[in-house]
Amino acid sequence: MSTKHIIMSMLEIAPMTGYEIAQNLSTSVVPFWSATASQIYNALKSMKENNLVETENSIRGEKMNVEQYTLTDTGRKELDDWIQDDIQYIPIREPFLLWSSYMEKCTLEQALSVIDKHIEKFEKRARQLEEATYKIQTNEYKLMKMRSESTPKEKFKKIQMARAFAYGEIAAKARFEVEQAKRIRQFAYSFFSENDL
Amino acid sequence: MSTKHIIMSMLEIAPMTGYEIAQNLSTSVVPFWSATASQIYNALKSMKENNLVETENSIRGEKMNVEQYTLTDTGRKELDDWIQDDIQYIPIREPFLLWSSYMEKCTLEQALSVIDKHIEKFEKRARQLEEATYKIQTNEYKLMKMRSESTPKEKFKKIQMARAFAYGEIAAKARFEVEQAKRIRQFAYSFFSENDL
DNA sequence: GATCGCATGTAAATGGTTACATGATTCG
DNA sequence: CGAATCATGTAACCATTTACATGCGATC
Repeated sequence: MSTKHIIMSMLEIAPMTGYEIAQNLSTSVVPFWSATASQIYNALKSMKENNLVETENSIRGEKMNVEQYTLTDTGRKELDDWIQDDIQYIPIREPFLLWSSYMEKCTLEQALSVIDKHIEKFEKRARQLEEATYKIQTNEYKLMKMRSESTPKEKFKKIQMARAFAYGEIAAKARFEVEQAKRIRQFAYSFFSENDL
Repeated sequence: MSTKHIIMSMLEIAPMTGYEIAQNLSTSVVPFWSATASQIYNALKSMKENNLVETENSIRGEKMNVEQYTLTDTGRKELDDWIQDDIQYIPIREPFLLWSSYMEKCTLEQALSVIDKHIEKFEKRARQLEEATYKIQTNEYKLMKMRSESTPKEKFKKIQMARAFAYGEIAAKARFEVEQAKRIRQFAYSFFSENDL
């Protein structure tokens, strides 16, 4: 399970609250793994029990309680070990291609509606990721800027290289998804025009 | 959740036992959704409670009990409705690219080991899918042959077209994964040679 | 003072994995 | 007769989703 590890990788950058982790995972583009807020709070709870993170309570404003989470040495080690382990692949789940393989069950209009929503979704994702890749390279990206403050210059450069490359590749994957959906769109036209109309 | 729907789509072809469904999902290439045997038996149980499938008990050999599952009309309708619904996307999970973005945490040797395993895995998948695509077109593919026996000729041709196209596209996706991993392999070399050696 | 965003959680239900358990049939 | 494969399931656990619940802080 990588939800814990992606949380650890956030806390490696800087101590954060659960809310900030959730924000960085949803609104900023951290595009390799998603998690909901309640999932994060639950994970943090169990990580605290396993001594992977520590909390520090502080007050924001008058009386608003804020829990700040810090990665422990155990947590840091766990994170390093995880990178050196074999990758745990997840079960194959291709909802869009699964749908497309049953195209004979719907009409052209229904098909185009589904396909166009798909294109829009991944077009947007691709654009965001391409922008994020650029921002990492030019050091405008929020999380990378935070990291640059807590990391020696030489090491930071390496991290920046690795991240920028990975973001470029995940952007390429989103692009592929868009191109694929466009091919499927073309196919739908020929599929429904043959002897149906 | 699509696990139930992929089971229904199997039963649409022909009545089957839980074991046969599991086999068709794992050994034959049904590459859009995966499920374990126990997941399938559990799903079938709840589908029976919801009247989506019916069972018929029979004896194989001397005393071996076999449960054969058949899709009910309710189940058939549920399957058709599902295709016409919006796609339920699953959470983003990119374990390989996630790993690659933390490349600075390992050595070149470790990186190559992970990358080469990835390439092998998806190379194999791509080859299988390319072969399956061909077999669907030439009507050598087991599940399609079964279907051709229970479906009117015109309708079968349409189904064959849709499946062959979708299989071709999922093969293309596996190919993309291989090409991407090769780029990451290249990157790893340059990443670790720069001022490290 | 109302609304929106910050902040933290719990509870119930569902979905999925891993391990266990059992027994029959087929084929070499 | 032993091994592989056919066949069906349960139990415990873990992961995830959805819905609920609460209250502070900033700003208009």
